[in-house]
Amino acid sequence: MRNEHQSKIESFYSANKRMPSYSEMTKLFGFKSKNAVFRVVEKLIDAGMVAKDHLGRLVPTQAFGEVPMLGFITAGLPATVEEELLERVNLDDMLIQKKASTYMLEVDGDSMIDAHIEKGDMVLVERANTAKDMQIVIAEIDGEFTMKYFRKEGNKVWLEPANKKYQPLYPEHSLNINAVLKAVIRKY
Amino acid sequence: MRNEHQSKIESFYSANKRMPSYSEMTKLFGFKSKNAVFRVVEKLIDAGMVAKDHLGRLVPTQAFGEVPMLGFITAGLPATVEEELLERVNLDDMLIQKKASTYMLEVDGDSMIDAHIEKGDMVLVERANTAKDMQIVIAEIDGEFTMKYFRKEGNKVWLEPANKKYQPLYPEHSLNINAVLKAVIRKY
DNA sequence: AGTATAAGTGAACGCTCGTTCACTGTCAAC
DNA sequence: GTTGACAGTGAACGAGCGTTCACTTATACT
Repeated sequence: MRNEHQSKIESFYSANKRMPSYSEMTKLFGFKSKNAVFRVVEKLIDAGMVAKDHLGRLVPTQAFGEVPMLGFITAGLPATVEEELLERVNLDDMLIQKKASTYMLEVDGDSMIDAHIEKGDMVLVERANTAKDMQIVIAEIDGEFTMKYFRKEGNKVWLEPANKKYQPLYPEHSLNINAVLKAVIRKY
Repeated sequence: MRNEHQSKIESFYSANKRMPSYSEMTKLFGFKSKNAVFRVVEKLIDAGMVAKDHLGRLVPTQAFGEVPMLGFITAGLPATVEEELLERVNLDDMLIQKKASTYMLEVDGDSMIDAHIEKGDMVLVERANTAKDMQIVIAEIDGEFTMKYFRKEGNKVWLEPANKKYQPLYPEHSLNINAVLKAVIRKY
């Protein structure tokens, strides 16, 4: 098998969050000698499936945390999809820029439904105390927290839902931005 | 500083996808002796910010690939959010079960808009050749690819959009499932 | 049968790892 | 001023690392 070894390393990596040593790989692959592993790894390196850093240690490359990005799918009328590998993306790197100030919340309620954010969705937000007009924010208005469009015209600020059922919220005392929306994640 | 060291290790980790060795940390922290690092790491371990595996090597723990999950945000009427740390989630582990058969596509078109999937969204799908009624799938119908609800009643199968503008698609010759939808990701 | 190629074993190498120890400097408490 | 805790230095250790070498076994080609 070509990448049977590769996938064993991958599962070790996602279980242990680090690469296995050569002696660990002897057990992984069922070899009795580190040299056998050494030769296997050499081929994996040639195939670009794994890499080594400046001093001998294995480091994960493409296809470890990364997922292939195959192009576009037309959700309208059917069309031939270009199913060729465009690139690979790491979900973490793609979604998280400032790790220290990023957190997640689960959405309850339906006031952002016209922005296609529904109950049960997970939102990835980044702490901030300012936002631009029309950004979606987590904000504290008169002491209570909510997720809405942030609106700003001149020196007037208010919050606006994405649902005609609800009214815009004008702060009586305070409107403090807590975080701005960076991504929405919905699991099926 | 309490976790100035911690965050230096974190940035090393996200840049190199592995933990630094003690000698690398001397450079990272500006020490001249490995022993100084050793003592710092000891404290980080006590604080639960980092861990060691069965034989001395550092392994990433909480707060490396993980993002804090702070609870619910009400998108309807404002409410006090419980801003306490409920748990930490790793995006990769949360979204990807079978890594080898998972890939991503960018959505074009608006036929799934009533399922709150819009143009520009990224969909994470898992290769499969069967699906249950009402699952969202990537399918090939009469030679062309599209994303729709998969419908099955008795031995009749067809595809259904989530947009009243479009009609259900009944296969003339073939309907092959390519993948089933696992997650939707929208970046802002 | 004979030989070349590939794949695995087992022992050895030097090097870096994590850890330990004895020592030096700094600051605060008494 | 002495003492004690704390933080950093520098040298040393045994262990495990990645790598190399010589040897064996199996498969395939003449």
